[in-house]
Amino acid sequence: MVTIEQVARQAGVSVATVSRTLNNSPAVRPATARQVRQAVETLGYVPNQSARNLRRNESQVILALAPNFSNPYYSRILTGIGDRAWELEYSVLVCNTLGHANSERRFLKMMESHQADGAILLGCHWDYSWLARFAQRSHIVQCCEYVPDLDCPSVAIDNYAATREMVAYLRQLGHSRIAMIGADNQYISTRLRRQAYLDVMAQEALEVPENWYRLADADYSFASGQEAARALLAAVPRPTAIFCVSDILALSVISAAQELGLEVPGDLTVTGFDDVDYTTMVHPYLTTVAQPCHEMGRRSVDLLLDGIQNEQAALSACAFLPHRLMKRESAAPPKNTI
Amino acid sequence: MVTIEQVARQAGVSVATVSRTLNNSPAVRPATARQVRQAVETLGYVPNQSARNLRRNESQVILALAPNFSNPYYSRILTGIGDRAWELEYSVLVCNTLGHANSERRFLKMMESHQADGAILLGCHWDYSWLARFAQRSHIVQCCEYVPDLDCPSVAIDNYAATREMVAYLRQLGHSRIAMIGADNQYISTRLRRQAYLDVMAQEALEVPENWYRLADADYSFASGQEAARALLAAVPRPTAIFCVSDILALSVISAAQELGLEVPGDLTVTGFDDVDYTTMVHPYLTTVAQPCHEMGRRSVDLLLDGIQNEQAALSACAFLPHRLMKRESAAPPKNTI
DNA sequence: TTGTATGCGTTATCAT
DNA sequence: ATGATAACGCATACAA
Repeated sequence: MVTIEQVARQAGVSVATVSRTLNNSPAVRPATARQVRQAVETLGYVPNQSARNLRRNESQVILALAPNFSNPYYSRILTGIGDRAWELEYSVLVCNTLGHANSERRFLKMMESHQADGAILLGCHWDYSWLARFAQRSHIVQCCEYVPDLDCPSVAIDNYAATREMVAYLRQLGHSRIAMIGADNQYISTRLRRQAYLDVMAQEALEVPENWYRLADADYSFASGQEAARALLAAVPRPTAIFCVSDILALSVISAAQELGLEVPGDLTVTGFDDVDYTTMVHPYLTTVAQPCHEMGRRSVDLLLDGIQNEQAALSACAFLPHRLMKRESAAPPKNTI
Repeated sequence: MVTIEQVARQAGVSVATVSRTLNNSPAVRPATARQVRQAVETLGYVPNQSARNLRRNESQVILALAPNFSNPYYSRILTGIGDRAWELEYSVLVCNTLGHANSERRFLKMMESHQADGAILLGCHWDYSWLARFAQRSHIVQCCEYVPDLDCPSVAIDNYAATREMVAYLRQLGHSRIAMIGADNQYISTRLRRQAYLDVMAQEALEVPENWYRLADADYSFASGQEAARALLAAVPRPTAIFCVSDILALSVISAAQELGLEVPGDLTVTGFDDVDYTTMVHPYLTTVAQPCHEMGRRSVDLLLDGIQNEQAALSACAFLPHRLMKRESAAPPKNTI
């Protein structure tokens, strides 16, 4: 292994000068710098990051905690995070938390051992009060989901507004029997979407029978969505539209409906959320809400590094990014507006 | 920040004893160890990994380079890598290479700067001769894809055998007009599948018209698959079965077929590769080859750490993991066996 | 079994 | 503009 000392000897200067050159200090004569770079080149010197990290007390690494890698929604955000980090010369430690809080805590502790300078959390449950402890001494940014009233920046779309738009759109198509499939998790997004749905229904004076709200499991799995859908489609009277909190769930509803001989959107309107790739792979193409995933990832990195680099950065800058209602094939006016 | 020295003072011992205790040295009296742990507890001491890494000349980090995060196939392997690394107390730096060799090289250089102890490469092109240079001085394991004749362990299924099985199965169903959709990339898997297909066709003395081989783009994108499928379905005579090198491509073929009013598998048999989640989300469920992705990820980690920890570990242990032919709905006997 | 002391490769302070 | 040198926090060789 070649060290800074050998480079110094080769270039005929001191280690200090080599260090300064490598860190682009303006206080080094161009001619000297050239000699140093020459020596670096010939020796094939690569600075030891561990040593630099120890000395500078930083790691140039950020954590990205995701509940899983299988949901393309997270994949796209992680891609955005990676892209931006690459540009800013940071490395991203992508961690799979499986949605377990203790797993998240173990990863977050990497900041205390100086293995990471900050963290982006993708799947915070809204009741993670323990997060406050970490947020106080470590640099954290919440993405997609967040804990309300926490002194910690966050990036997300306005889930409440987006859902209102979607339900209003269904209403506008002529639907009055609108059901909903949520998920059995503690995400703030799930809560906000549920509330927005209820508010529009109340405002429109539409009935919301108890059994028109079904829960898929925490990860929005296809199988759990099918189950929820079957229960929903057995209800009397049957809803004419089903608002789902995820695209996978919407696909599972369509699948369940087809098994019952129902056509989408002819007999049933179905809508999703997120606009992942496969919303346009199979007909009917899915009507859904598009989230700027890639941009959300990038923005999270910016917010995080702002906090790391600026002493007095905003403690809790909440960035709401714009969503988009994607009107496609799976939503249409109901056949019989009884 | 609390250091090992403060812990030593608090426990009334030397830093050496604290260090030994923390590293579970048997040479420390249990009673002393208890005192030390007590001090660690009360002070809330967390070892500084940067310092430890510098001293031990390691990082406890491994790289995982993937061409993208959006393909669920890679996601599952990455999950396996993360799981196994977690068990062995290593951190995984997941890197998105976008399939660019220079991006891969930049990430691999992190090993030279001691930011990582080894790397798992998921998307090596078979002509990456430059990889030999890295493989010589760094610890590398190739997963899924690999460069032939490279002194570097690899983990994969037997793509040649798996493809032979699939094509033989189609033959057995009664198909003789079997076409193929490959991909415009330099993966060894793509080559092996192509060769296996050709070998079976030759062996069965079946005709293989030039225009029965179409290429999707490097990432197996849905749109490129549709395009390839449309071209293929316009051929005269039309194939009765299409073997695709990826599940997404198979879905795109089904979509293109349906647009032409063709039913799958009634009018056309379609098969995929990988067995990702959505092969059973929409009917017809896909006949495909299942790969043990999760296990492949885990195995890669084991192989890598073996190389890192054992001086004389096998230089090029090639592990072939078992695949499985998943017979489902998208393949059936041809209607008219002309 | 425990303590002392040295060095890992850098960066940064203080001289010059 | 450059050099000598002291940290950074930890692990370990050697001494006791």
